[in-house]
Amino acid sequence: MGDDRRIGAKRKDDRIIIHFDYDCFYASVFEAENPALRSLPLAVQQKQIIVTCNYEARRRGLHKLQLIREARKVCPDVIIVLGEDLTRFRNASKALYNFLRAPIWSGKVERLGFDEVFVDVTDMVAYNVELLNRNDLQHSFFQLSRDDPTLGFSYDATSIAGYAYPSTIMGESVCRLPTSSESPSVEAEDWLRIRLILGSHLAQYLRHQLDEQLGYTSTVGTSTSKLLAKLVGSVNKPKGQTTLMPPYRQDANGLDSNVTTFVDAHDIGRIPGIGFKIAQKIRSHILGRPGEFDAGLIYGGTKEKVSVGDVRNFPGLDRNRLEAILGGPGAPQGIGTLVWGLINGIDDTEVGKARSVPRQISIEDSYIRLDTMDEVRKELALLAKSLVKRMHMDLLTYDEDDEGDGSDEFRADQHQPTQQSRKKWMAQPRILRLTTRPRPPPNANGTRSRTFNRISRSGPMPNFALNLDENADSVADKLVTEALIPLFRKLHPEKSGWNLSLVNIAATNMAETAGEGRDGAGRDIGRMFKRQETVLKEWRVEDVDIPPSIEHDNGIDNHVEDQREVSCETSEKNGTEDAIEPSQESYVEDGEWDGDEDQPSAGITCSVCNALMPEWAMTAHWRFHSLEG
DNA sequence: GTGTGGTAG
DNA sequence: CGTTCTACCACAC
Repeated sequence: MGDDRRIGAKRKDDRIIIHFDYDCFYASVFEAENPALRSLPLAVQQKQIIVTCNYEARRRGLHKLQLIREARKVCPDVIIVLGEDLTRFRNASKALYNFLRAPIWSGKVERLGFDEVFVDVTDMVAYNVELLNRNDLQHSFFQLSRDDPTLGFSYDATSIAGYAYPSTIMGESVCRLPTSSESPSVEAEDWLRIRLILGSHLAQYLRHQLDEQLGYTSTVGTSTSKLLAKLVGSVNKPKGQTTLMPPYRQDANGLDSNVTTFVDAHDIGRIPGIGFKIAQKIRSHILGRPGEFDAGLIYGGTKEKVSVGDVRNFPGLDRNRLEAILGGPGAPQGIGTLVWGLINGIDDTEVGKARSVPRQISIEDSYIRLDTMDEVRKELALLAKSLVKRMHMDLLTYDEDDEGDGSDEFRADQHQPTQQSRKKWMAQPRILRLTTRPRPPPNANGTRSRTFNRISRSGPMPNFALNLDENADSVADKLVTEALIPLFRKLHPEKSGWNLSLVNIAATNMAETAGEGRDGAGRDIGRMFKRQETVLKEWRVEDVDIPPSIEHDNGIDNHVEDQREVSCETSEKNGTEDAIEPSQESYVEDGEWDGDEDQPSAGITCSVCNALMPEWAMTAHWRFHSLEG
């Protein structure tokens, strides 16, 4: 109470949010295409650097954003694949997103970049809390559909799925529903605990579906906001899931909440929403050093660590002080309140509903040297061709005759312009923008050159760019001569003397055409789920006597990033990595489950036919029911 | 409506 | 830190 006053805002903990982060996504896309790569050190290259690599590669000392030369030296037998064309990643990301979206009632499923997804499952959890039998919580059934009570999975509502933060003490789990005999605040925390437990089981179900059906492992967090779900998810990486457990509020005796304890431990710059600039401003205020740069590479000497706790407890610091520190020209208003909220674990931002068309499409390339008009013309032509292609891929819809089968929506490669399908714009970009990043000019004296910045010019998107009867390549060429070159001259009036390190062209200001551009609000969840079922049939495990690939959430052997030596534990065989087919009968050879979860107890009983079976068989089993019934 | 800057992965 | 290739938002003009 007094605490709330100091914070200046209250946290609402009435939602359940799950955050998914696909493990080393780019590498996983290549692995899904070619499963033989799973057991080999694999790195994805863009230009001179490794943008990501799989965990086998990390085990051998590679890491993200490493120079290619360095990577080859550290690990000579690394397999390096080129990942500059993002098409396959974009398609895989969309397919995973659609797969995740199908069973989510609220439609609140938001992609962040290619490899992260937030889902709001508040309503699904609330519905299933009502279904709980308080006399037999251990044998609960989570309904994924309001209409079909057989669609769902069995779970134990007395314990969390995966990891908890803080780590659970054995036997401490709640084995009952709260009663009204408790104080209101205790009761509220107990209900929150139950809802988080259900959330964790739904998270686990979805995570296992992604792995078993599509061959992608992920790292997952469950809490009451996007901020907390995302932060807590990263506690157990990879292939782990973590739930931030109550108490979420400071108790009557002033004991800190788990939220505060958890968030306090993070470096200030690690909080989503607090980027480099804001973090630096806060750091210099806390450290008492006005706005100067960090000491930098003087080794041993960086005491520059400023944690969220340091900031939250700094004398005299509150949201108003923060507003004064962070505000100013260009800064969003209310930034102080916003950041102060984040520091206190408060994030009320909604999980956005799906957007059917992007706000903008941009293509860029970087260059070591680009200083002649001829080269610029050539590069603009390449970029323009890509842009036109992307506009067609992302903004066109194809009205085909066989509208009944919507299963294509779940395929990685959307519709191809087959035969005489009728093409139509879902949205039309109104603005064309050209952006360049000039290389810091060759400064005469010792003064250091200005920081690299992007500059841009924009103009109306020519009508011919949207003409579908014209050949795409010739459209692109016309775009160069009639629109991009003029924009370029506006940006760089001088005939020479410039040297560009980057060129970007973008189609923006999308005008959605009537009837299209649904945000998913018109979706029929039941129908979408049925569709997913249709697609799933292709991956269906034929023989339920063979376990599908089992997830390993062994927190001990997964933290390989910083290890120099490989322990026996680390190198042990892993069912997922051994998989020959990404989504079929891979299984642990000795039949032993080594994860902390998925322990098959004696078995579970089907709520429909009372058949007894191990838990891993249930997915296939209820699907069997849903297809028969 | 146009251009910049900051955020994110 | 920055290396890459994006996407979105908010502000100032």
